[in-house]
Amino acid sequence: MAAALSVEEKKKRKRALILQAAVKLFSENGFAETPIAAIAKEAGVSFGTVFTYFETKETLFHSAILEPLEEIKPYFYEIEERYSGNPMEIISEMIHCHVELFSKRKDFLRLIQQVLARPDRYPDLFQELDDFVTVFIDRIVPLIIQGQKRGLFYQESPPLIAQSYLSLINGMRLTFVDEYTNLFWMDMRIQALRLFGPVSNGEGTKR
Amino acid sequence: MAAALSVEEKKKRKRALILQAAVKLFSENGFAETPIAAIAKEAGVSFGTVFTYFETKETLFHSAILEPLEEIKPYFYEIEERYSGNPMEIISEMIHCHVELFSKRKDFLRLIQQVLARPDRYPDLFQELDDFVTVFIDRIVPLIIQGQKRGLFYQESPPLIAQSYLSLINGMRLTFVDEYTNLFWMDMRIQALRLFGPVSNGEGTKR
Amino acid sequence: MAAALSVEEKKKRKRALILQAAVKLFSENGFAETPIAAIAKEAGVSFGTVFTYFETKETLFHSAILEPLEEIKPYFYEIEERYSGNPMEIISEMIHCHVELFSKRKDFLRLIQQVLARPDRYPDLFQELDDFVTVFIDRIVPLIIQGQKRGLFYQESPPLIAQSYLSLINGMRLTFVDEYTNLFWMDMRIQALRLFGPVSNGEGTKR
Amino acid sequence: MAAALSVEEKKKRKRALILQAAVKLFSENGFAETPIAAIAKEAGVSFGTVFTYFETKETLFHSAILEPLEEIKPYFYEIEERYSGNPMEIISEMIHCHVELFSKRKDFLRLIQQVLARPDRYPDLFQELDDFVTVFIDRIVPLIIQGQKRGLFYQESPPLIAQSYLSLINGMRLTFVDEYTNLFWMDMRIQALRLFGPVSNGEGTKR
DNA sequence: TATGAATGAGTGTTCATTCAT
DNA sequence: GATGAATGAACACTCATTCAT
Repeated sequence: MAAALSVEEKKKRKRALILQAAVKLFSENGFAETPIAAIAKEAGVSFGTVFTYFETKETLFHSAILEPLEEIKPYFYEIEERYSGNPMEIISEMIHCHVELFSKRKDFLRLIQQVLARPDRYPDLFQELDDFVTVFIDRIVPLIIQGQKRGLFYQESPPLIAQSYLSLINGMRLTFVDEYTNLFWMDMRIQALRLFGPVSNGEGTKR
Repeated sequence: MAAALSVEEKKKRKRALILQAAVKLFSENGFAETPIAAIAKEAGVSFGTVFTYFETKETLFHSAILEPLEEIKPYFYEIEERYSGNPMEIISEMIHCHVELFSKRKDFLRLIQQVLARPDRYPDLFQELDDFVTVFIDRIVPLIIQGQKRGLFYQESPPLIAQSYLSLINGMRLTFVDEYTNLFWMDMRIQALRLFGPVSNGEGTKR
Repeated sequence: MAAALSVEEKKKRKRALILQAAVKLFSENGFAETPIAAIAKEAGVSFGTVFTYFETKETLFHSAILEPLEEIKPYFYEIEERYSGNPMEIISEMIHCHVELFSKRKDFLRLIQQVLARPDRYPDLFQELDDFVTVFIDRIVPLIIQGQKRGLFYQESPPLIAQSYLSLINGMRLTFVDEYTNLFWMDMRIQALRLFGPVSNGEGTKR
Repeated sequence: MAAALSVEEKKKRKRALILQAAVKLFSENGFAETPIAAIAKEAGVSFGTVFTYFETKETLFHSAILEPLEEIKPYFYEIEERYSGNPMEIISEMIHCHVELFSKRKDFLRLIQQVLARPDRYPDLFQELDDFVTVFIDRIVPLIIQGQKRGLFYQESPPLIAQSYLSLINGMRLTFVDEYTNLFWMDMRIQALRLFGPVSNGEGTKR
């Protein structure tokens, strides 16, 4: 009874295949060292087809960054909607979620790092990521202030706390490439939590 | 009294010029998007001369990574020799020194990140950096244990603490590209310190 | 009363639209630098439709040359049928007609020139144009001879006179691209006439 | 005793070889349909070498037009310096010289025609050619006026006469591609002369 | 018949490496 | 040792043609 895929759906699927291949290969080999031909091969489409869906290699790179970025935004933007409990618990849940996200999206993280490492090369993309950081900070600062008022968090500048957190999770993917045992990531979460406030024993791991 | 430079010294100087240009341009443009011709121009030497000093582009990249790495190794390896006080004070001084180092060697840091982001592309270099991390951890773990015994540091796995620290300083350069006011970096140091143990008010900033 | 167009007529109309677009774009951009897609767009039909009416790009180019050529043939072939008076008057009328034709069919002329400029590239089309020239000469030579007998034309080889005339009108379109005021073309006609025989004052402009 | 060619001379020679090949192939095949590889082959140099001497294909095309144009300029600009006699004789000599030039530079002429046929595609080159025409007219107009005063030339607008002449010689190369017997060109010269003024029998052929 | 997605051959350009001077 | 011309492999992008719908 499975209805035949509509033409429109087939096209979407093909586009997604190419984008997926692009994310994989760009992240592994970098923008400049990834030939379009390799992406086509990985996606199982012909060379020319890539250009049917993406005007230029640059466009494809942009899409490979921005579309997954959209997907992860909710996990950074909708903090109080998504996570529950007192501020410390909310942050703890958030970290849990982010670490899981990042441990699973190795390839996408690497793409991000390529852009961050060369702002002049990718000004538009860099701007997008910068905006992403700005919005995240805007959203999390009230929560940090709330936690500070309750004596749960350090009396540090809230944006600084937020940025140190971003630095840590960003740097994690760089430093530990393949050795992510569950245990490792779980413990890392405690360290992340410590950038916000004092952690009583075992607190970071309760979920 | 300034004697004319010996031939040997002239050669060293030329080599250094090229290497310096390579660090600058590789870090700005990446390996693949930096033509040897651009490096020659930046260094003020002729195109062919680059190949007199470095067999291939790859070799030049290796040297651009490894030679500065040697220079910064002491600041990571000779912890107890360099820094003084109780474990917390030692770590605090070390962080101070590292942050200063990293805030000054923007270009070199970016090179490192390029290698870390693509272990399969640069296996030898990645290995070197991995060894660097391993040695740093080996050197700092006893100090952390000591601090834990004295109740200054968290009872967390010492290598984990070390790695979280590395992640943070690595990620810092990625996240905040140009906005490093002194204040910012100073405050960041407190956050770094919080990965090791509880920080009494103002502790991270006393030097 | 206007009956709906028959299917047959619709097809003809579509074919004509494509051909018209082809003449325009081929003449502006040359054969090689005109994509079929551009022709489709200009004609307001879909890309694939072009291939429904013309087997290949080459075929379309042939048609874009040959079909308008058929249209102008009468003005070159049916000299004595079309124009009246003594030989000088006939030639004068003919020139008038040709110049008007050429000043209006800028695009078609350019197509012709593309073929003439590259006989080896377009052997078939070149042959057609060469035949056209041959027939024109065959048709006009008797008239020239007649004019020579009457002392109206120079005692030059009649084919040479004919060819010099063709050269002049062909070259005109090349040399003066946009500046064809009526006056200019009118005066040019006198110069054309002078290739045939002496022109009394104002003779070329009397119609 | 033939001294070895200096490096500088060798380079000039190689550049000339490439340019010559470019003129030949561009004129035969058009800009778009001439691959650089073909030019390299024709010139007997490697593919990459072409780019050592000419930055882009477009540049090479420009040079292929403009450098020969410089060579022929004197024959159009230095009219009274180069040719002697009364105005009619000067023009006659000039025509002789131009026809000879054009009959020998078939390839270059075709290049010119490519540019004239597509002013929008080659605006810079077209401008150059337009300037060339303008200067030629400026130079020849006084001579025409002089001839008119002496009753040798028609009382036609001098620039018009000049332009009709240019049209004729331009069109000649288009119309008669390969059939230039000496006789043909010689007779054509008389026809050209007739655009200026009445020609007494055999006048055009006396040199 | 009309459409436009799929294909892959073709080509301008870049650039690391070699090597003659 | 220093130079920069010569080389050709590699790659992004275009586009005529095919063909499934």
